[in-house]
This record gives sequence, structure tokens and C-alpha cells, in this order.
Amino acid sequence: MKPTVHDIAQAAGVSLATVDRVLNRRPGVREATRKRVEDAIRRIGFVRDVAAANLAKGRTYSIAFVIPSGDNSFMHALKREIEEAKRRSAHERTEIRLVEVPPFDARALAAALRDLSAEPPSGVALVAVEAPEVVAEIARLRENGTAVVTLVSDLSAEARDHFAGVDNLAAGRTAGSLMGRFLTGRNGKVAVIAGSMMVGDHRDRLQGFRERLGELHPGLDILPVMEGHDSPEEVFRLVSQVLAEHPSLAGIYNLGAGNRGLIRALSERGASDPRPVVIAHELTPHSRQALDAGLIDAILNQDAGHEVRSAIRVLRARADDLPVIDAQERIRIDIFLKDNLP
Amino acid sequence: MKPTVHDIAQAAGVSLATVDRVLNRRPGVREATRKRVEDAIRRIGFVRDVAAANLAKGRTYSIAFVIPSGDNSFMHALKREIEEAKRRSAHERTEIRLVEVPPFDARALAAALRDLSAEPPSGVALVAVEAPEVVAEIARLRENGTAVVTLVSDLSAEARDHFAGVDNLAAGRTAGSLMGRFLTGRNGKVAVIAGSMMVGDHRDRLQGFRERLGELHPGLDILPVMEGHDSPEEVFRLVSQVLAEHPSLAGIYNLGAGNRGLIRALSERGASDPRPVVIAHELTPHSRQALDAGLIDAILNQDAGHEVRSAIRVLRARADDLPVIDAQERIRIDIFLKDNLP
DNA sequence: CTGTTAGCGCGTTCAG
DNA sequence: CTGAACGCGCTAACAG
Repeated sequence: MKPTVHDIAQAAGVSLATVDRVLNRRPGVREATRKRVEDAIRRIGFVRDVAAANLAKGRTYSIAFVIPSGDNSFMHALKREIEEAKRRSAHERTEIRLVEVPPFDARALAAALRDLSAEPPSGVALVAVEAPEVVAEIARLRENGTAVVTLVSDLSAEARDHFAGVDNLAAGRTAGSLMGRFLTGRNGKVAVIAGSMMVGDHRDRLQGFRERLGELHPGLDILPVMEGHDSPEEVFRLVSQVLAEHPSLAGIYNLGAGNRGLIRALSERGASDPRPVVIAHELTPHSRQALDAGLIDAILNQDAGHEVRSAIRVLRARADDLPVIDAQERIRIDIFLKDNLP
Repeated sequence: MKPTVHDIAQAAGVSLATVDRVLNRRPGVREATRKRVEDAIRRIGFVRDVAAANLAKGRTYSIAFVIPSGDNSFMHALKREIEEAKRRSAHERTEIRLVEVPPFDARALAAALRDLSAEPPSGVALVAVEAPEVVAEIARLRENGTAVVTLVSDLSAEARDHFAGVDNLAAGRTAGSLMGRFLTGRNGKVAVIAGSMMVGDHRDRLQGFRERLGELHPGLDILPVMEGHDSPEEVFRLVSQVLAEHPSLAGIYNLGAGNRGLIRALSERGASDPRPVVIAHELTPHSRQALDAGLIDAILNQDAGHEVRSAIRVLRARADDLPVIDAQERIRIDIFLKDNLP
């Protein structure tokens, strides 16, 4: 039988209450007694039953997700996953709320974080915007015992408890690798579309892409980066233009959102051979279909569902001061070809 | 406050015991009463607290993993993950045992499954070998209420409750895609090494690879498959030989184990340009290093840790008759380049 | 067929 | 500083 608090009490010759105080590091126990109890715990190999403890405490985790209200497909997917998690959370003594804030707006984000303090959640997951006021608000939350994980977009490691997202430098390098390999033996120009060079993720992807492609295939010429502001319309315009200007364009890398525009531009383009190699980010119904149709060659993806579930697991673990399984919480840079689609 | 069994009892005007009988579909309740209780449950939106129920039941899941004792790196990794899970399982009222059986031996596997009945586990996860006696033993287990999931290697869908592994046909197609793309504009011969054509996984991978590569790059010539029996030594011999015979070999696909032999043969080969494109399966310390060193170009992987954790989650969910999150339990075909290594 | 009662393992009063 | 007793939400005897 697994040892229980009763066994500890008996082994240490104290009462349950004392055992409990030691277990929960509460004051009111003499140093010597504490030592006796701790020895007993170690000796009989006690592991606390978290479920029972939570039942007794009537504990209920509360988690807030703070997400930009942008309408791009990825954020949509993220919100969908949060809603899903919300639905399931009833079974798991976890109450989840979703707060939307204007995108790329540090002040609004900071304000939203401040508002949370009205009813302080045990954990917060947010898509971070790197700005002093945001960092300060997060610090405040953490000082008050709220665990904080960044989602998708990170801050410096000291500023938060955990990051649920991918290494965008590595993602960019991966894109560069694929582009270089897919264009083996073929020289020419490669176009890159970013959302905005103001956001760190995009800068990282671009840097990784440039570095890796340069190493791997110096015969390719990367055109000046175009900013599509994650808008399908703008991306459409930019891609159409670059396709017109460079009829023999070798490759296109869209490292931001707005794939719908990219896809439209590609499909409106005449089917001149050889067509450019196209690499994009985020698997959505649109990008998936384009991949399947051969308009896009590879999609790099971060699994929104995984990110949300991971954030919740980590936040709960923090709240109970429990360990997490690192491998389980590492968000992969998924590479999808039309052959390994989920 | 979340409604509890007491609330149901009150709302339906019955006692707790009756509520419990209805909740757990136990006999001894008049149809009319049952109806009343079920209505009340729906009306007040009751969701059962699984943790509390398990506590009361003193429930303890028991799960048996039945794994081939082969010494290849992947099975090693699988066992390591099972041991890890075992260590954690104390916190989770789950008792895990690991049974090893001789590889590719249907009778031994069937016997091991039969032996489990001595102390029937609530769930069994096994690396399946497709054979009538195995299927029969699994059917027996399931009839006695034990849930069964296949791990890595599947059976027909009716034969088991769930499969925790990848679609090997798709994996083969993915390998074919990568090979075809990486060899754009380059003709020549491609060597394929399998473990054994007797195992379904390998047949599937081969078929997928052949199909896809044929579609994508008809200029490549796939050499007759060599069987390395998952043995590094044999693989070394085969690869060395094929490299000697075809100095300008375009590609090598190792769809089975024995990567160590492949890597040795590659590194002993003179550095003649252009070197063959090499694709292999399963990320291990060896294959990882070779990928990093540029000896291997891409590794397809199934995450052993994910498979083990997924099997456990699914088995537990089955035992409680709870739903699973499909997306979470789908095992990805991971594509690793040197750039997106974990 | 239905109800009463005593726990499961732990946390938390409130007396001593 | 320590202990006894009760309750979290649910299940399982045992009575009726």
C-alpha cells in the first residue's frame, strides 16, 4: 500500500496536523519535530496524493489567456483551442478565461494584465509584446504569486516562468535549409515577405533564413524584404508585383501571416515552368489546401493546440510547485509536406 | 458552486446511493427513478469529479507494456520512456509494468499476453506482430475488459482500441518527397535498406517511398531493396558495398534500424562530390550527430516519449470511459533537419 | 428497489 | 507548539 499521511504521523510519532504543517511548510512546528517528520517522510517514501489534496482544499486553478484580437488564421486557431480547453476544463477543476487585446499594442496589453489583478488568476498565458510596461506588469503579477507563461512570442527568460512556442531563429534556418535544398542546382532570386520587422519573431525568422540559405546555396539572391503586415490583401499585392518583375523567380518565403494573399497571387500567375519554390508558416485550411495542390512546397508550423495545452499544464504545475516533463512541453517546429499532413 | 451528487439527490428527491447507481449504470433502480435522476443531472449541469471518484474507489490503474527486447536504439528509447513514466506514475495512481518479449516472435508475444491474465491489467500497450494467435490473445483480453493499444506497429482497427504510432505509408511518402526534392535536377540511382520485408511497417514505408519518388522524380532509379535486419553490422556491409558499386550513387534511404552501420559506411567513404542524399528514420544520439555533421540529410522520427505518454493517457481514458483529445494523441511524422533539432 | 453511513487521502478549523 | 475532529465529492457496504 502506498504510504499516507497517517503512516508518516505514526512513523514520526506526531499527529496528522503536524505532518500537514511540515508538508505545506507552514509555521508552528519546532525545528526538531520538523526534522523527525521529514525523516519519516523520506524513510517510508511518501508521495503526496495531489488529487486528494486538491479535493480537500477545494482548489480550483484559474488561468487567464491574454491574446491579440487579430483576425489572422493562426490567432483564430489559438482562440479555438483555448475555447476547447475551456470546455474540457470543467472536468479538471480549472477555470479558464480568455481576454482579447488589440494586437501589437503594448499599452493595451499592460492594461489588460493590470486588470487581471482584480481577481488574480493562479496563472496567466499571454502572447507577449516586448515593451517595458508589459515586462513591469508581468513582474507585478509574478510577485503576487501568479505564474506567467509567454505564448508564441517570448520575452527574456527572466521575465517569465516559461515559454510555450518555437525558436523562431531555428524556424527561419529550417526554412532556409528547405529552400536551399529544394533549389539545388538552380540559381536565381528569392523573395521574402514578413509581417513587420518590428516584431521579434519575424526578425528572428528572417535572420535564420538568410544565414542558412547563404551558407547552403550562395547562388541564390535574396531580394529586399517586403512587409505585408500580415494582411492577405497587402501580401497579394506584393507577391503579384514581385512575380511580375521577376518571371523566373526561384523562391518565395512568407515568414508572416497573410497566406491567403500569397496563394491567390500564386494561383493567378501563369503556369510558367519552373515555378518558384514556396515556403510558408502555419498550417491553416487555406495553406493546407495550397500545399496539397502543389502551390506551396512546405509549411512550417507550430501546433496551437499543443501550445495551449502545454501552457495550461505548465501553469498548473507551477501552481502546485510540481515538476513538468520538459520533452512534453517543447513545442516542435513542424515541417509539413503534402505527404505528412495530419 | 459546481453541482455535486448531493445537489442531484436533492433535485431528484432521492438518496445519494441511488444517484450513484445511476451515474455508474448499476442495476437496482426502477426505470422511472432513473429517468428522474438523469433529468436532474442534465438540468443542473452536473459533471462528475473524476479525481474524487477515483479517490473514493481507491482506483489504481494498472498498465502493462509489452515490448520486444531487441537492442536497437529505438526500442531502447521506448523502454527508457516507459521507465520514466513508471517513475512518475506514483503520483498518478497508475502502476506500470514492462514486459519484454523476443522480437518478431508471435508465439512468444501471445504467450506473454496470456500470462498477463494472471493479474489482469486495466490496459495493455504492445508493439504488435500481425499473427492470428496475437490477435486472438488480444481479443481475449478485451473481452475481459482490458483496453488494448498498439504501439509503433499496428493491427487492423477492429483488433485493438487505439494505435499510438505513425502512418508508415505516409512516412515512406514523406521520405520519397524529400529525396525527390533534394535531388532536383540530378539523376542516378537510389539505394534502399530495410530491416525486413516481413514486417508491415517496413513494407509500408517502402511502398510509400517508391510511389512518391516515382511521381516526383522519374529520373531516379531505385535499386533493389536490401535487407539489413536492423543490424548495424549488416547495414554497414550493405551500404559499403553499394557505395563501392555505384560511386556516383544519388541517394540512400534507410527505412529500418541500424543507422550506426549506415553512418560508419558513409564516413569511411571518400569525400567524392557530389555525395548521396541520405534519409533515415529515428532520431538517436548517433543519427543526430550524423545529421549535424552533414552525413545524413534528413531524419524522420516518431517521438517515443509521446507514444508512451499517449498510450497511457488513452488507456486511462478507456478505463474510465472518458473521451480523449484526438489531436493530442496523434503521433506526428517528425521531419528533422539539422536546423530544427530539439 | 432504495436509503444510511462510513470512509478514500488530505487540509483545516478549533481546542488543548 | 500540538492534536482531534470534520469535510471536500464520491463510492461501497449494509440495512431497510
